[in-house]
Amino acid sequence: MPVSLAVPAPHAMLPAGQPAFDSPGTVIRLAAERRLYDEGDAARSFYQVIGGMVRTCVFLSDGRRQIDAFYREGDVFGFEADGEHLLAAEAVTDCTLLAHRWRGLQSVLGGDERLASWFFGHAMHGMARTRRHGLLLGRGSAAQKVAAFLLEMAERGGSDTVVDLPMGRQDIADYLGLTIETVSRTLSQMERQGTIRLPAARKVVLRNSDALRDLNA
Amino acid sequence: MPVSLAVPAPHAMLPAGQPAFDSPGTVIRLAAERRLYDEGDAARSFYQVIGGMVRTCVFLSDGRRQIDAFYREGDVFGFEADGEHLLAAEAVTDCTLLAHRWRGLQSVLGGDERLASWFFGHAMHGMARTRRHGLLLGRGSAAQKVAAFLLEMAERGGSDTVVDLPMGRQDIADYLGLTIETVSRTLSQMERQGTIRLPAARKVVLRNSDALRDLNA
DNA sequence: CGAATACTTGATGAGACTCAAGCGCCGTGG
DNA sequence: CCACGGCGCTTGAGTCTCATCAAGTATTCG
Repeated sequence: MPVSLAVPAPHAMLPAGQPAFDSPGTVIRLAAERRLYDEGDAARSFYQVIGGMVRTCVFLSDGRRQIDAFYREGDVFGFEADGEHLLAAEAVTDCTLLAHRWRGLQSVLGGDERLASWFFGHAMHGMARTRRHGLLLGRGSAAQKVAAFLLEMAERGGSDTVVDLPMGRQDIADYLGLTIETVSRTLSQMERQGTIRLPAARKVVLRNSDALRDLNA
Repeated sequence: MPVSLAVPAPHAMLPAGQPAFDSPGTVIRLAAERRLYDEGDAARSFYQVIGGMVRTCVFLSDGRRQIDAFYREGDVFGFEADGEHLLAAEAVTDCTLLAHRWRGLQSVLGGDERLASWFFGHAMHGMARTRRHGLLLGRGSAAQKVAAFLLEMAERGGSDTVVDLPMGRQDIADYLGLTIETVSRTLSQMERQGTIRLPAARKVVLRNSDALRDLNA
């Protein structure tokens, strides 16, 4: 089953397009691997991705990292109900963001109904996405996880067959709950089986996407 | 890390108490193991648990089942943004529910602001809960999963040390992404180590809850 | 060109799943 | 009251997958 990797773009939530915020927002540039905010930080703003890729993640006591989601152009992330970010946000690549001040739930719900609907839709879809991701994490084999990941990246990318991976193997591993070695081995095995081609480490060509889909039944 | 097993009770979301719905709701009785609604059903209502326990789950193509959450007295479940239930809901035990008609997002957002806030809060907290659960599913060992499960059941139950499990081993396994054998073995091992006692299959006494907490660091 | 970084590949072992018995509790019926 | 089944739970043995440890290769960048 498909795993949605990111909250849908704003226009997916409201046919009429993105609602007008009271301010146009602040443009932020963030270099690759830099942190935008940390787990537990006050949620003063939320963000739209203009370019590049962002990941949200939690850090475990044993030093490992679990990536919750990848966000790319058009995606929105970082608004919280209770004024505190529950996940850290970091730049996967150099990226450009648009920051909007977040005044809390009350201001949104008391104001424009379309704005409220936009936020609510994001919250609900984010929940569905997180649930799918959790399901994949708990139940899938390594091959199933990698296949689902590739299909989702393909779906969100420009081409149906050529997938560009902006993130490294460690990011993929932390997203799927695997090790980099297992990710690498699984990709190599898929190439050996002719399911994919790997012209470069971060470029994948899907030769038989049905085979990938069949893995998750 | 603790795993929240259910959306908080309504009064946890709004200090002023549960908002008044336009209708008092319909009482529903459901026998153990009966299904309330299926995945994909139209989301005509949402529900409050009056007594007993409900589980929400998805069914995988290979016949396995993943339980998303257990809901008990006071919990609310079953409202969706897009008019369709994304998870099936089933009775774990005989239970009594209160059904409220769900007219979709617009009706909520256009009306009482407190009601909208109540729903939004539920959505956000549900997302946080699901995220924690997914994290546990992806990264924990069997012992970590079982320990987190027991601690959460204890926290939501009446006593700090005596935990009643309304659900069977299969339910626990499907919730934690394990097999019943592994759940059983893990519980037995914890008893051998003196961490817990098992006076009956569905009753657990926590003898050293700190040891359980330490497992998840 | 060299060094650092990222990725791949191999060997080994631990942990969980699978298959298969073996309890134990509880309700039913004799 | 006890014998009998049925069902849920536990336990055991073997297997498989993935994590770990350890090199080895490729790519990027100064």
